[in-house]
Amino acid sequence: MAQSTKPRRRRAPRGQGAALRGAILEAARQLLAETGSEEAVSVRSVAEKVGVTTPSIYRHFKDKDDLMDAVCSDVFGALANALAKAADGAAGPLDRLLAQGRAYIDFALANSEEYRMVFMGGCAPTNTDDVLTNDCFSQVIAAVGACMEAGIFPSSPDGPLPVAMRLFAAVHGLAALLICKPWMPWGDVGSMVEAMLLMCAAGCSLEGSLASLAPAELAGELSVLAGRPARGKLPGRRRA
Amino acid sequence: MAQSTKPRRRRAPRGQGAALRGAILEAARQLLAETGSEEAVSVRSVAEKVGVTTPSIYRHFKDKDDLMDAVCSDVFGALANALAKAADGAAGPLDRLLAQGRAYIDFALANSEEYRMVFMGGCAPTNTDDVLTNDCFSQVIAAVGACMEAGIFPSSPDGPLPVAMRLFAAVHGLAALLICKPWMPWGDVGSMVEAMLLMCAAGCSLEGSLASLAPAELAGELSVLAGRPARGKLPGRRRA
DNA sequence: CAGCTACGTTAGCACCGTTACGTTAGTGGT
DNA sequence: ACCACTAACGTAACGGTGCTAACGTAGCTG
Repeated sequence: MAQSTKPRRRRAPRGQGAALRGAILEAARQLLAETGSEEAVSVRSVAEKVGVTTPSIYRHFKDKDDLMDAVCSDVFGALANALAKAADGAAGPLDRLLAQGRAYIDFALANSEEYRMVFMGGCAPTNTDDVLTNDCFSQVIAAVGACMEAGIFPSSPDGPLPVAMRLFAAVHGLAALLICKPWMPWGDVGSMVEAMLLMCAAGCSLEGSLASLAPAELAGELSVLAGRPARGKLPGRRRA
Repeated sequence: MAQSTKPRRRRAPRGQGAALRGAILEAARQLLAETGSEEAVSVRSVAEKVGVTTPSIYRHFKDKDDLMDAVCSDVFGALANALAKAADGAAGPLDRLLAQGRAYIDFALANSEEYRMVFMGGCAPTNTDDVLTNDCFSQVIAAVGACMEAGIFPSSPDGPLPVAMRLFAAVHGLAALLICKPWMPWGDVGSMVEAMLLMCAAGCSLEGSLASLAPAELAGELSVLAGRPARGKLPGRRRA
């Protein structure tokens, strides 16, 4: 593959060496959107798109993972904004949490390849993970905490974090499968998302009181909740 | 890298050409367990482990993806057995579903790299996906259906499939994050799994009756369920 | 024994991420 | 005005990857 056209990028002035860094990031982001896969975007391809030779990339990024992590950090900064914006237009704590859930899945589907890299890639924590925990998850934890204070979710001695982790896991699972297994029978995606969020919210309200039940009693209790009395018991549920 | 030792594999007899296929699969599986990542196991490395030159692999597998898909198919066949075995020791439909959930996550954590390849890899359906839908998901759908017939979950005109998809998504989300983000604050994994399953089960029992509520009423209804009356309403919930 | 074919090899392409080292150009010191 | 210095980038190349066309060779069948 002869690189016939060589509109070499002009050398940056003395102090502005980091200008190239921004151009590299933008090129990598574009290539990722075009090819739709991390493996398909090579260091060589982003170098050519910028108009620079390949090794120049390594002056601004430690390696390819570092580059990709940088584009993901940028992209996931937008998630923090999306979550905050969704929370703004909400009426109460629960609406806020549900709106965040919808915004999260919307974001994941709109930036599927970045989402895949961050949440389905390697195991080692990256810079993007810092952005996530500090700017994104903190909002979800706060929303869960507000639901607890409002009595919508039962308060827990462990605080809102474990509940938030479960909600996050469930929502992530749906987003991840919608990305990786889009051909599965999801039906209408919007309805599925809504049902999922409802299921999670209802489950959060109940799991505290159900956890102390004997396994044998669980099915009966759920039958009551399902609206069909299993063994004659009608509404009676309460646990101090 | 000089391949100093060359204990060449003896040529297979006339009809037994497929014998090498099994050896390749076994070698690939071992290398995957040793290296712990798909990228780290190369076609060359499995060829050397078997005692054969690289191009010989391509006589039995179309390409590397085909090879990896084959080892995943084998591994996920064991998931079908694990799910069935978990269902056997269950007392009722709900216990069966919960046991399947635990077995699923156990399997995912025990075969994390194969799980990652199957559920976080490319988008195109593979042979492994057939194994999954036919041998694994069918069991979950059946368990959900049994819960519906027993009145533990409300029956839906859409059948058990949408509910099963939601449960699957939630459980997958937890498994996937436990694999990809093990450093997150999960606490005790067993407890987290149990709480997650409980949350999902409770949510499934309720989401049908909650779906028809106005958003404004939802928070109040959940407050009642949480055990703390929000606006004085005590137990009264029912919908035809 | 001849020949055919399944089985495997030799040699090599195109590409990848990455590194050691040479080159250019702007800047500050004297 | 000159010169050393260094930031910014290029040249060349190494080892590795997935993959393939062309070639041999062992073993069964006539």
